[in-house]
Amino acid sequence: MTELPPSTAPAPKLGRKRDHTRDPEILMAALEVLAETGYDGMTIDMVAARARAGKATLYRRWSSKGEMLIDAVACMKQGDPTELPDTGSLRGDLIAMIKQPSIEDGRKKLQIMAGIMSMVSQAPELAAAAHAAILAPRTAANRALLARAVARGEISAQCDVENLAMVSQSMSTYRVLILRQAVDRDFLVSIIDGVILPAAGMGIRSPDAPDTGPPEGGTPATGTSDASTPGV
Amino acid sequence: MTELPPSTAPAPKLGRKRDHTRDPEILMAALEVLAETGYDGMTIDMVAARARAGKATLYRRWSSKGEMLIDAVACMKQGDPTELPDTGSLRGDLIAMIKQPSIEDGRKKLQIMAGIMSMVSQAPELAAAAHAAILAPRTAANRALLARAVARGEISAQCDVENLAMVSQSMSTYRVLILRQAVDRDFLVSIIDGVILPAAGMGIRSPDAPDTGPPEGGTPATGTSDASTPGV
DNA sequence: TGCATCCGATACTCGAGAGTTCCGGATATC
DNA sequence: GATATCCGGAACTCTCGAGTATCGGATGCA
Repeated sequence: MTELPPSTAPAPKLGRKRDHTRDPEILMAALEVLAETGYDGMTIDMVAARARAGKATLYRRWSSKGEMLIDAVACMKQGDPTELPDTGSLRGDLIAMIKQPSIEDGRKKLQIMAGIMSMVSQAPELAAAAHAAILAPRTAANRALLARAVARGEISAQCDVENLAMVSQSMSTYRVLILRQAVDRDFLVSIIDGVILPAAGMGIRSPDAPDTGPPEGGTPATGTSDASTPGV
Repeated sequence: MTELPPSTAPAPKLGRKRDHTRDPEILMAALEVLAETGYDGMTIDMVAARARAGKATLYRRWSSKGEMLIDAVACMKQGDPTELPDTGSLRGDLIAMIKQPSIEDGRKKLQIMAGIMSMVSQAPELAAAAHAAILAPRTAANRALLARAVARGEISAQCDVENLAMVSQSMSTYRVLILRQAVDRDFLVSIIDGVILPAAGMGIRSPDAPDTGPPEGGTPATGTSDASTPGV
């Protein structure tokens, strides 16, 4: 990282090489500790112990705790293909998005977000990196889905796409971070059917109205038939 | 410390009395420092300096930093009458709610919330107290407003009142804490007109309606609850 | 008037965590 | 095989902040 060879003496490159295959393991350990204890609660020793590495090994690769965390958050971004579903209907697309990165994974990401948010005032660039890696891709996907629905005439062009694209992320984040409640599939479906779709002008899904036909063969009422009731 | 008056001698009550009129000043200073630096960034010395008090004075009143903050957050609750507006229409009510505790005040409260959220894993009761004092009253007010609109038939009884009541809080919190953008009147109006009202089945405010047009917030008017303070 | 307590201010102790250094051992280059 | 660097591990220094103790001065109560 901080090697700046002065052009004449590039780098001796002697001795044992650094094993960069360990980097991801260390960063993953850092993310786990961050999610469990928060930024202020986590210590370098915790990360080193979790990664079964020496503290010196960590400091050979990153100059400080903050640098390491920025790398950790950034590396979380890849492995997130964010391929858009295309079921033909807006509701089908939104539902399909729910478990693309599995609920549990999303929960952990929000925990990480909570851990980072604490030091937002001390290191804004870290918060920005976290947002870009965790939340922004989902919002962008929702925006694309909504735009596609507008394009095919499923919803009105008057829709406030920009705000609607953030509804799901906002309310999930609020639920986890503030309310300390779990974000499960039922909750996400209730957001889609109770807020996003009605706000897009698709009406409220009432039990007696078959409306736009059953969305694919998924049998919407399966699983928790009780929780799917739109009732108050 | 270990004073155990043998039931016959409850409290001598000698000497100078503690000046409890200083408590609010100290707690206010604590909230300011918390909002500015976050929980981990704030120190007892900062609070004492801000309040022009000695550190010993603080420890005579609260046994620890956490105790003091719990009191500070709790004391923030009062002075918040939360009187519901009643303009006759749901939109009028929601708009009237916007500047009840002035935008600037709301921003500071969200800063405080952000500061507290960091130590949510270490002291969940503090986070709960903060939620109860800051966000819950607003959500409850929105819920009441929506229920009233349902009662008078303005919106459908099928509405997902529970989720809709949290839309504004969720998206404002997300905007401040994650997006690091200001929550101004225009944003709140766009949430009301672009998400909440359409989701309640009141339709999207289309440009042919005489009410909308330019996206500037100065338009709605309707007499009583008009913005007397254009700034902020 | 005298005492006990409060006040603000300062100096102190103590623990925790960031970052550094050293160790014995492993490994790749020369 | 010599050497320079890596590794995990542990001990170390250094800083910072929570909490305590003490001081001179102010104040209420007997």
